[in-house]
This record gives sequence, structure tokens and C-alpha cells, in this order.
Amino acid sequence: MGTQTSIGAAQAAALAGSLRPAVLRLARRLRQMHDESHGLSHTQLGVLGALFRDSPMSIGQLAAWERVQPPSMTRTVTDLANAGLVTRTPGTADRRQAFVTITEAGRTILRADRRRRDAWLAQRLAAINDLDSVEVRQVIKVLEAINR
Amino acid sequence: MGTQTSIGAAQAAALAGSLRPAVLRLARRLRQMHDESHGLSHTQLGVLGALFRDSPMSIGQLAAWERVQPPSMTRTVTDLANAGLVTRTPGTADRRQAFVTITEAGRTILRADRRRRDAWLAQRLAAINDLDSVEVRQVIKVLEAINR
DNA sequence: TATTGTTATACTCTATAACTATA
DNA sequence: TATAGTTATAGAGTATAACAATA
Repeated sequence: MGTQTSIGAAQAAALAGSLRPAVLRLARRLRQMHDESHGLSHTQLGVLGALFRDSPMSIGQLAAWERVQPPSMTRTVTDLANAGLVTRTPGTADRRQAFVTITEAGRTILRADRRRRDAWLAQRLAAINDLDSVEVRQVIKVLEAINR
Repeated sequence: MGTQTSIGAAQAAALAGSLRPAVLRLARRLRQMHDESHGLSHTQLGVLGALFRDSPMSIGQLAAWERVQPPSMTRTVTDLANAGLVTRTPGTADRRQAFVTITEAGRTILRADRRRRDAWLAQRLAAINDLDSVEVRQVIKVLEAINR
């Protein structure tokens, strides 16, 4: 698997033109699969996801991660806190900072939402003929390499 | 390339859990690469892209493609028309319909935006060691199969 | 003074409801 | 009556500007 050289610049440009719309379209579908029942926006889910991986995080860290401005993150976190999905605690060393931690209720909701989106994608994967798991792993490997 | 059977449900579920975040993260990066200078929103670019592939399209067709409601598409098209990037012409057979066509100015702007985003992705692709073009084509093939 | 976060306010994008004009 | 699109209006979500608390 790919023991040769890297691909050339011209080839890369041509392939990018095909890869980009395929990724964007699939992402749009995945976004739309998000569970309406819990009433969480995409950004709120993104923040929960970040906190699931790494809690606590400050408002500023979360804003940088989601690429929104601090006032927007203040509001997002306030909404999540009102819903009981995160808690806000002032920093000890630097008391200007506000650290946000995901609650068990937040973890539960996030897991459910992920399960739902995974189910849709899994059903798609299983429905494709002439596709083996080695190929899918290959796809994941390439996408993760691009993301780095 | 995938001459065996389809993958099983359990395998598909496990793979989906890895594939989903990889796709969403890459899509976020690609979205943020969009050129701010022309002042077009993501939906406006999506409409231009659809019309680039297939002009003319009716308001209803465009709304279904972008998965927004017709009133939203009316406004998006109005903005694009005011910017001179599309033209709106009434249908001949059914005069209720409004058909939208991309202009040459629209094509020019879209090409520039795509070039910019492709350049970023192409640079990423070219930078990955031990990756050949066959593998990237494989990735595109799988993503397009999922999208269908 | 600089930084972290918040409050106040406005703008963009999208949605629903009601309407116009065709069919 | 039904359909394609529009207009009117409201609701998210985000941004900038000004401010408070802390460093």
C-alpha cells in the first residue's frame, strides 16, 4: 500500500478537484443526520465533542478550537450549562479564566448523537457492493493524513 | 480492488466511527479556506457550483439540492443576481417557474474559489509520503459511493 | 497596560406563514 | 384546487464594540 513515491503536484491538483466536493457533500449529509430531539446546534455538539476528548477547557481554548469569537463561545457555553451538559468553574491560578467541563449528562447525549450518525454512515458503507474493510481503512488512513 | 463481498454490519459500524470525524474535520478545514474577498457565503458558492455543473436550474431544484427551503433560495438567488453572477428567466412551458443560469462572471469567481481550495488540498496530498495516486482515486471512489 | 471573559447590540442566514400568479 | 415562487416576519447563530475583573 503506497510503497512508491509521493504523488506529483500536477496529479495532486487534479485529484484535489475531485476529492474536495466528495468530502464536502458527505460532510453535509452527516451534519444533517444530527439528532433534532435534544435541540443542540452543530456548534454546541462540537463543543461537547471537544470537551469529551479533553476536559476541562477554557472559553478561549474552546473559541479557538471551534473557530468562533469569544463572545459567541460565552453564549454557547451558557446555553450548554443551562441545559446541564457542562459546568463552568473559575480558574484557580488565573481567576479571569473560566474552565468548562462536560457533565455525565453531556457525555450521554453526545454518545447517543454519535451513535445515530454512525448508524447512517455504517448502513451506507454496508450497502456498497464490492467494498471490503481494507479499502475503508485505507480511506480513513488517507483522510487522517490530510488532516494532520 | 474490492472484488470480495460487501463488509459486514459490525465492521461497518466500527469503521463509521473512525470515518465520520475524519470527514467532518477535513470538511471544516476546506470550508474555512473559502475566499473571503468576493464576499460570497457558503450557500451562495454551493448554488454557483450547482449551476456551473448544470444550468439552468429552477429555484425549487436549487432549494432541494442545497437542502434549504424555497424562500431562502429566492433570497440567495436574488443576491447572486444583484451581484451579476446569475440571471433569472421565467420558464416558457410553465411560467410559474424561475430558471437560474450562471453568468461568465459567476464562472470566473467560482473557478478562482475552487483553485484556492484545491491548492490547499493538493498541497496536503502532495505532502503525504508513501501515497500514490491510485490510493487517492480509491478514496474518491469510496466517498462517491457513500454519497449516492 | 494587557488579557480573559462578559454584556450590549447588530447583522446574516434560514425558517414558517401568508400571498400572488400560474396551472 | 394544487403548485412555483415571492414577500413579510421571526428566530438562530455569529460578529464587533464597549466594559469588568484580574494579571
